[in-house]
Amino acid sequence: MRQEVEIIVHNALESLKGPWGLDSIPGADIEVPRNEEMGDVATTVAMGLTKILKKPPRKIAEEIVEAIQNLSLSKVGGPGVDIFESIEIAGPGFINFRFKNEFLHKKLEVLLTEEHSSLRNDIGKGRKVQVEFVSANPTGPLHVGHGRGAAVGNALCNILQAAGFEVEREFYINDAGLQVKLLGESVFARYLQLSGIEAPFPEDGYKGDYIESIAEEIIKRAGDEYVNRSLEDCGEFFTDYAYKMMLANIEKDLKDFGVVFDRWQSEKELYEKGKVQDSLQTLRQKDLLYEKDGAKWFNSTGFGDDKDRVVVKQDGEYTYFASDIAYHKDKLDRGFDTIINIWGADHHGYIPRIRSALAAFGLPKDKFRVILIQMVALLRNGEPVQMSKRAGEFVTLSEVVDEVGADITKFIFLTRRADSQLEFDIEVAKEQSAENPVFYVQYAFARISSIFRQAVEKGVKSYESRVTSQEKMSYLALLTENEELSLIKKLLQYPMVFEGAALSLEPHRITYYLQELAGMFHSYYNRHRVLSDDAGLANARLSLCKAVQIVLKEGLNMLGVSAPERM
RNA sequence: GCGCCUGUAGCUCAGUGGAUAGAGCAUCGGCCUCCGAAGCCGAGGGUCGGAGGUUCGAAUCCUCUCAGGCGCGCCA
Repeated sequence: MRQEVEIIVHNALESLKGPWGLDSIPGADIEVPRNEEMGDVATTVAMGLTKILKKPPRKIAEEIVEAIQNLSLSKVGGPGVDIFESIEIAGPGFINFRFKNEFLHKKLEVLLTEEHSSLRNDIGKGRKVQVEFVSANPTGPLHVGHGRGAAVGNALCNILQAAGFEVEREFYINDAGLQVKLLGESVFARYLQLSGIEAPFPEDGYKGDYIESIAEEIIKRAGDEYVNRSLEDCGEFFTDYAYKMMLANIEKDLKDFGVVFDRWQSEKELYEKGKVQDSLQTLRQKDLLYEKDGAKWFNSTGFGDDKDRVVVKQDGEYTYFASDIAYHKDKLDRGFDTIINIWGADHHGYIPRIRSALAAFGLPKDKFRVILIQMVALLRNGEPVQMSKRAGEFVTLSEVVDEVGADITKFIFLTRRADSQLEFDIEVAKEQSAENPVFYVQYAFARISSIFRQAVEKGVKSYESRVTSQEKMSYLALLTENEELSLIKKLLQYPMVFEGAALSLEPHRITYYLQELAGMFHSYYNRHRVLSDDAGLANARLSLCKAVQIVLKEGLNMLGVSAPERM
């Protein structure tokens, strides 16, 4: 829908380039007017040209409209003005286009024939994008905050894939640092305690019940084999055993949530393969590493960071940042064109140094993008659910998924912009009512499924029967009610919404669109009978319903939410 | 002290420099002898935190300011 207008406006501007004495013409942004009465699509290009041409915007708009009309006479190819019912100039200088019904029907027919492929595009052109998300420390179960990151990352990957990118979903495992060591120590202490030995629990150790479960598991497998051993002696075993168990648990929780990763990158492996050393060596060769106060520093200020950052401490140990440099260099070495990191908002201070590292290895600035996920405030009946990580008390993702359901949880996470705080009320989410936007959308889909079941029972001639495009057009032409035309236009807007979501990395745009589309469908359904006594009309309306279903399903797929035929 | 994010209807939130700022919930009033009422129709509700500025035009961009959240380690 937009494409046709874009081409026409572009051609018109091209023809005006000479008369206007311009070397180049601006890209014409095509938007959907706020009110439907204004038109189906509009462009503000005339207003944007006022400064350059030093003419009033409405005058420029007139010239553009005139050029569009002349364009059709000269037949330059491509879509012609005959797709428009009207072209009007309005307000300060908007050019509003209104399509002929015939054009809308034709586009609907294309949607019905090509289905999902007509809704996608190829802005990615096969370029490789790497999306790293969740990357929770394997020291405990995932909590709801991780779930939000998982939902957003997953949806984003789905969208980018549909937009023609080659996407890799990766989980980075922090299995090399002090945290996993502390996890091992915590489990060791519990192991000893469960074996009847008085053992001190490490300060700041992990206190959740799951620590005990892991200890029990070890007792089950190894009995008292480690009771008389020291921490130095078997700490590594406990660390390894514990974090691998946690990792398996995390992977299962994610899978239950409907999120599957392509790759799990171990931090430890980066050290073992010498990649940390290598990456620092590369920086040294670029003269971006120096020694000061007995430590080694990376010159990140050279790339816009506030201050330089230590990569090797005085005691010779690497900092966390050192392995992160190696990790991000590895991403580049694997040939990704764009690197997307989804982080908790509390990590925002980390962005400049990673950006610096990537820039040092030659990645253009705009090829590194970070999505910050804000905290989730968990409520129950309006009351905040107290969570204390110190005491090991927090609501896990799996608990919420078990209680509320994966579809609802994901959808709610995707009804907000990633970087705005979100309230998640478990009781409200559980209610199968209008409070719950996911039902509203799914209900529209299920309702249409139900209509199709009715249609089969009543023996209405199937819309799917093999008919030529011509025949299809002849009954689609019966869709002339206002609600029907509005619905078709809304369907045709999907690709614009989708593209916006892909370019801005904002899955929530699709969530909002789906709610609007579902709303228009419900409204239509209440006003007009789909299974009309008039067979042709019934067929046309079934086709419209089918198209709504295709778009609903496409959108829900992007969000990773199911589209049930019954509910 | 410095940096980042947020501030829009009673509540939760959309809103990529454009037209009269929207949705859901909540409140009030209607709609099932007919395809799923998890639905529909209607009503009320706004100093877009505040003040300047940029321009044809600002919720959106800039500066200042107020409020809330987060981050500022040779921690991870």
